[in-house]
Amino acid sequence: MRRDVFQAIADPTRRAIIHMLASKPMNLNAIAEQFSISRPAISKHIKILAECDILHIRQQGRERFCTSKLENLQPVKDWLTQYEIFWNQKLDALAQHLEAPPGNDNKESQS
Amino acid sequence: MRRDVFQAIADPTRRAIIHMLASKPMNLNAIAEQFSISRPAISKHIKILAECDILHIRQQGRERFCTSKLENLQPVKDWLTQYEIFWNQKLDALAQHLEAPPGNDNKESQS
DNA sequence: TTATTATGTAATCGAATGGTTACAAATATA
DNA sequence: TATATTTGTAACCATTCGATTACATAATAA
Repeated sequence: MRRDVFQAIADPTRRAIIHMLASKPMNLNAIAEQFSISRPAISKHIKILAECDILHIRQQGRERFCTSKLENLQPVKDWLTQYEIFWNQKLDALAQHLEAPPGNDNKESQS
Repeated sequence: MRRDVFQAIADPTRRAIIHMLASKPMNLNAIAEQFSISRPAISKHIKILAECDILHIRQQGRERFCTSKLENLQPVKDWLTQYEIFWNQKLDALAQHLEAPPGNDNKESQS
């Protein structure tokens, strides 16, 4: 099962969860209340985000407080940054930097 | 069918295609040759990227030349930017900016 | 005209995704 | 202790995803 930050943020519900946790930690039920889908569904999304280390879970009694670790969105930022210069029209300067063998922009396989 | 930039870049093959096209336009067969998967599979990926306007297809005779439109990765950059301040430790200044109703960080529905 | 080339698309398939309900377990409260 | 609360997880389901093979079509080349 592929599990990476790009896949994690692909789902709009997960992005909404990230958004909620950006400002304050919340426990799972508090998060789930904000959505129309079921608590187990939210639980799964939380699990995926935790596996990608985008959020941290602190167990406190029977509650689990989720805190976002937004700095782990860095791979996405890095990925974008390498192309940013292109959409700023400065095409030629970095062209040879991207002449590297294709498919090497990440560590995953191609299929 | 959900079709947005976040979903488009979630697939590693599509990211590799984006990478290849960043430096130079290529036609579909030339792209497909760089991968071990079949041409129709690449064709579908290209279609998805085109639907998200991440690449532009120029028909020239029987060939279709693909050019990346990296500037349309902007929604991802924007999404990241709103959180960037958080992973730079400046948490409180922007906290109230994110007190907006959750799930409003994008135009998609939550399920 | 007859290949050959470049590409799209339909049909199909297995696996992954995103959701559900039902239940179990651990902690807190009455 | 009995009950309520918070959560995880198993079983299941429909849909989507990413891939395949087979075929069709349009443009170029021989």
